[in-house]
Amino acid sequence: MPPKIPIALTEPALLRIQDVAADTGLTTRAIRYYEEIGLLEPAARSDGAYRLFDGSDLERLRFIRSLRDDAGFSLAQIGQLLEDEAARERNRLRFRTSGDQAERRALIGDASKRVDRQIATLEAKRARLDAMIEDARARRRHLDEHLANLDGGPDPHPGGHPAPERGR
Amino acid sequence: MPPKIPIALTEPALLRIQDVAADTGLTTRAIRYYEEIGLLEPAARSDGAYRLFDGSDLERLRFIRSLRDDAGFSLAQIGQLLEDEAARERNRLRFRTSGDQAERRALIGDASKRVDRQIATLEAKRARLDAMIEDARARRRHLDEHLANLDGGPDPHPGGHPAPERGR
DNA sequence: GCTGACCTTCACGTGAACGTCAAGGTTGTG
DNA sequence: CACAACCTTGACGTTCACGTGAAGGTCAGC
Repeated sequence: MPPKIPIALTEPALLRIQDVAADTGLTTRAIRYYEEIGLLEPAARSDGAYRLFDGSDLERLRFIRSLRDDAGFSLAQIGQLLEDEAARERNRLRFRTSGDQAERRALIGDASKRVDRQIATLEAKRARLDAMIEDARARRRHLDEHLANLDGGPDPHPGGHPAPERGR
Repeated sequence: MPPKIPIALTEPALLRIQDVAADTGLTTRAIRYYEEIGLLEPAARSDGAYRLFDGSDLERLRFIRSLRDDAGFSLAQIGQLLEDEAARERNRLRFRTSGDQAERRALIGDASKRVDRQIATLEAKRARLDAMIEDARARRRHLDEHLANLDGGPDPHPGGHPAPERGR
């Protein structure tokens, strides 16, 4: 293998808003709106004030979309989950410029805590979903019991609930 | 045990909208709105046109609230999930009046299919949520690796999170 | 340096999901 | 039957999450 060019020199390949929209499945308007309400800050602006997005912006936008579409969070809730845009940005900067190992560890620890909170939030939602699924399964079992009842006892008296319903 | 009064004679105890609101955690306005957009039909009306709700209405409203708050569905999606209010009502009626076992079985079968579809929808959402959780866990692992890297390197300076935390 | 495709910032419009009066009818209790 | 507390149907207001122009600046290719 020939020696790689140092990472610091590979241009980050910044994207303009339309490409980002295509990549993330969001509309340009939505992306601008998310910036408006503080969900993200584009990595840079061109001389002509064009928004320029980098890889981490794409990640973040995809995450936002997931939270919105898959998890069904409101943008306000998503804002809570990502809450710390400013702090994150500050930290990334400090991380890059800091040679202090302890500080680097602390910054990563902060990031970990944020991710842990996100995981906890997501798992709470999953738990509620699971409870709903269990409820639905219970309804399903109830219907099956009714069916079994029909098959089992020929009830000459059709009125309301024919099932005595023993605890299984 | 003294013989119970037949269930058919126990008055269903219909509730007015405010009590329903208190019981379900919804507002009266929301409940009326749900009726407006066809998510439910109150069991009855009083002589003076007061809405009167029975137990199954409560169940349904609680289910709607769960779908909205816990699962994060839009009312339109919820409408799809419950879609068949009219059919359901028709079926319940036919069920009560039908002595035909085969027909009763068919009606219950329909209900089962609906519940199965609900379960499938919920599980799909759960799967997407799980994927997101896994993503978050991956991010978390990534951060831990960074930490481990720092620890591995020459570092006489403890700080932040000292625990590598093996998966238990 | 011109053109067309892309971008910018306002700014108003829209559908969903209700909130909030207003004007009047209903119900239960004294 | 009087009266407060509840209910009804409009109908307009509000917040969220964008959509949709309008008016103008920017960028890449010729």
